[in-house]
Amino acid sequence: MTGTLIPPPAGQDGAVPANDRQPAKGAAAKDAAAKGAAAKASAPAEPGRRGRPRSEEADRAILAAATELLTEHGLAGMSIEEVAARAGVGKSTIYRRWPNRGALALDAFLTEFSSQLPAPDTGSLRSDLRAALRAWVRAVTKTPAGRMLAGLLAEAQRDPPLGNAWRERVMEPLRSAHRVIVERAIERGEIAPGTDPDLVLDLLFGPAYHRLLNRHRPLSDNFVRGVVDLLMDGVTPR
Amino acid sequence: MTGTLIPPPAGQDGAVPANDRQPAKGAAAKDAAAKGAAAKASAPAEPGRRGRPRSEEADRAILAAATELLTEHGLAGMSIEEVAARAGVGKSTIYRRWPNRGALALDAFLTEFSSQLPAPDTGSLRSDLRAALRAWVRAVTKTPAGRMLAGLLAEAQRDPPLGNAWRERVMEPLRSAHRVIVERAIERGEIAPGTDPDLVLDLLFGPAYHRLLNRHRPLSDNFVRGVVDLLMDGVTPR
Amino acid sequence: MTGTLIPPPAGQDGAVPANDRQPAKGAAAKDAAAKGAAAKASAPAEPGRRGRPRSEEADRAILAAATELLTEHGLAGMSIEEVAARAGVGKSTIYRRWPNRGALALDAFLTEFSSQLPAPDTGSLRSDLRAALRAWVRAVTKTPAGRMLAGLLAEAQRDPPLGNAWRERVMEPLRSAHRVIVERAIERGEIAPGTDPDLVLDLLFGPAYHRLLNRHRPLSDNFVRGVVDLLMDGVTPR
Amino acid sequence: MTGTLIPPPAGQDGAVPANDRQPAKGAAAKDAAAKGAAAKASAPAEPGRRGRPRSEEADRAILAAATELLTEHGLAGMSIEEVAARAGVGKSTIYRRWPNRGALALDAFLTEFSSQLPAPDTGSLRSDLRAALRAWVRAVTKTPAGRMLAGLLAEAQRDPPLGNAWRERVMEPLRSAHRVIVERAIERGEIAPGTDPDLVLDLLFGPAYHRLLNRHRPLSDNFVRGVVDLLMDGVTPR
DNA sequence: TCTTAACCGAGACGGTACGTCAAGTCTTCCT
DNA sequence: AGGAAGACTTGACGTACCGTCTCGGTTAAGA
Repeated sequence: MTGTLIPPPAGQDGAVPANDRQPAKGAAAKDAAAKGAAAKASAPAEPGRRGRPRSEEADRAILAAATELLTEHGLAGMSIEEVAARAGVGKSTIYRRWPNRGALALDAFLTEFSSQLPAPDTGSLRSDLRAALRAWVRAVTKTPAGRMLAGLLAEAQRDPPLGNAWRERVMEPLRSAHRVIVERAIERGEIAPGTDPDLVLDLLFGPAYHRLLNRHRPLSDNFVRGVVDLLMDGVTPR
Repeated sequence: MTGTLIPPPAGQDGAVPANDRQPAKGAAAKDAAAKGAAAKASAPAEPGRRGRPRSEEADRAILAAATELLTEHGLAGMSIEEVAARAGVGKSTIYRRWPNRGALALDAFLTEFSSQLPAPDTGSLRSDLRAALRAWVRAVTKTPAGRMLAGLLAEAQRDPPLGNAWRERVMEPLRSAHRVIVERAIERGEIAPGTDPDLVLDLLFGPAYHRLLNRHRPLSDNFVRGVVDLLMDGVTPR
Repeated sequence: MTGTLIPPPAGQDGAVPANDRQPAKGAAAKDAAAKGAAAKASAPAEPGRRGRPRSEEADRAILAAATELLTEHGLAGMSIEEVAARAGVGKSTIYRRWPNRGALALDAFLTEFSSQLPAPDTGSLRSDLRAALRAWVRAVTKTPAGRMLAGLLAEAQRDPPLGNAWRERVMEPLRSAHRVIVERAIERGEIAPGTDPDLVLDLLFGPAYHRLLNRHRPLSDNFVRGVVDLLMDGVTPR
Repeated sequence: MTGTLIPPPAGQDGAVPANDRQPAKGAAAKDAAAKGAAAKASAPAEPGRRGRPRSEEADRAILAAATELLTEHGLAGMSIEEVAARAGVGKSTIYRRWPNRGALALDAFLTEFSSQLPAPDTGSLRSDLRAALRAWVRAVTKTPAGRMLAGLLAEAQRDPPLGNAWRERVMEPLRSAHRVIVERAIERGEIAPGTDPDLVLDLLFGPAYHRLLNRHRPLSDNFVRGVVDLLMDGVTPR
């Protein structure tokens, strides 16, 4: 299956533009800011909305330009100024939709990354883990998502609201989807009932993030197999 | 134990100021830049050193100010301008020593982080791993090193020369020091001879970096124990 | 009389801000730079002007601050940084309007100096010359214009585009206005038809600039009379 | 004849290095500074001078480099740093001899300009004036002295001590030398006894400086003749 | 012959200002 | 009322020189 990774920010358009209809101002908005598309009118018609509707064309152009720049030069090279120029859009059109660089980058990333990550159900823990990790590795090595992820995780270190958004909109959904793999294994009696699924997931994905960010070793297929086997059996010979 | 983590950038002066004696100019220098004190006269006396010597006082003041700012506001808040002001030093005095923010931050981090990480030798793999991971967790949670590490790893994503320096001056020395733990266990026959030490280290530290950067779960003592036990025995009940 | 000394940089707005609407970039712009407001849309309405218009308030504040500093500390003391601070304006707001210090100083000078210099028409060459020189002397000794002029002429020596701008926007208009004095005298038959008006002007103003810059003697009323009489009658007794 | 224009700063070495033996310090020295070589021991042996004597080779190299740079890029481009580099000399070697850029430039100029200007004595005022002006024009148009003079006069506007030095060491000697031309003419009864020599000199050289600095017209031979004739006879036909 | 004082080159020092860039906000006219 | 444009303030960047200050090393004169 293909559980859409991210809880779509509300209604119709799959996670993407954080169309926050945000008259947010000043410092107060700052923290709520990077949250992105948390709330959105669920009604498709959106009744009492006056004035010129937002251009979906602009949405697309902005996200495309952002993804492009993010991939080419990393998040550092994705200046709002350049995004606006490439998208043929005014800067305020961007700021009307996203509160800051980070939020835009996050949405661009999600657009690319979402729904690439199945939560497989093969019947055995070992192959479920292998499939999950392999899918992640493929996504970050074969698509622009890898560079974007690294840059975004970096930015999240310095931008607390973005950090929150990252956890809520990327990490948590992703972990929830994966957690069921472990829970199913417990239900099946494959592993001990007391096993902490979070810990298992950390040992599964932690090494992968580690190699992605530090580049000390490649994210090869061998790596995937090695991690899963070690995690299943431990280093101690049995 | 106590192996100074970082190969001191040349001979005598303990890892710290990347006193590269760098008349580096132009594009060629750009990449070699963040390398830090890779090369240095091997002669211990450094005979023909002309001109006024660099002030060690300034070295200290700069690194102290950098560490302070790095801890307070993260790497983003560590502007060279502010470092200079706090250290009571001209900007050029900083740029004479380090080619850019990242390189300075890296040295400030190493000053703080070095020699905090012993490579323990208790006789058993399990307790060696536990000690190593616990030391790391302690360093990043109880000292400024944690925030510095996160910020630096972030910056390394966008600044390739800094990335190289990070790998060469932080990751590699650290991993080398830890690799011997696994190798000793193999020698002792505690674990299978074919075991890949790098993979073991990734499963040991990967989860820790993962939690440090994503903050999805705390870096508790329980975590340390859990990781090591899982790594030793695997999830599959035996 | 009263002919506004300087050809107003385009049409409506009296010589002052070199609102070059300059998206000038790169080396090519370098020379055209200090020209000031040479070209400007000739249409009075300037129909398709998009984006936020430049703040006239900022124009005024910048020129006022520049004039102030120029007068207080000479051109050397007029740093862009300080002008920006005094005018309560960002540096880029200045650089958007003027390409460099010199150009700004030139405009500040013109704002002060313009329309202070009538081209008198009294009916006799001697008294016309006397009036013209006296007006100049008064302007440079009684107003800030003197210090500004000296500093600007100095800067023009080292900054070729500024030199060009100086000639085009200050010297030529001024000389043209004064040349008619001599031409009228020729028409009246007061002096020989072959007389070179430029030479006459050089003998009239040259000594004045000389004293302004070298300060070897004062720019007194006696001086004015002396120069004019000598120029009219020569040293040889008749 | 060839009256050495400048009162040689003391003894043996023709105006050149301002060997001020200056342990000058602090603000008090500031004004006396640019004065250059005012005092110097007249005794050739200089008895009680201990320590290594100053290198005359350095003197020469510095002045040569300064002249070169002054000519090439104007005074703005003559940075002490570059002079030191070209002369193969330490910066302090320069600062030991001259208190600042201006003073060095002044000496470099004098080295070039001195003794180029005869104070002719042909027996007639008209031809004396013509010879004097022609010599000046030749010096500033055919040798580097012109660019140096302009740059120096410029710098003197912003650097008061340099301004003083300029007047004392360049203008006054030059004017004194020329004043005798006028005084001789008065003695000869060629012109009226009440004639102010300074005014005459201003009308002679003022136009020349004017054209040198403003470049509005060339400093041609015609110009020389025109100025002298106008000065002799006036504009009014007789 | 040995001090000792002043020089020498090199180059680091604390500063100031430069001109550039991008951030996020504000203001205009147009659709 | 949204959109494109382009102004605005702010703040840091990395560079270039300033004039001063050490360094280790000459180079004489005086003891």
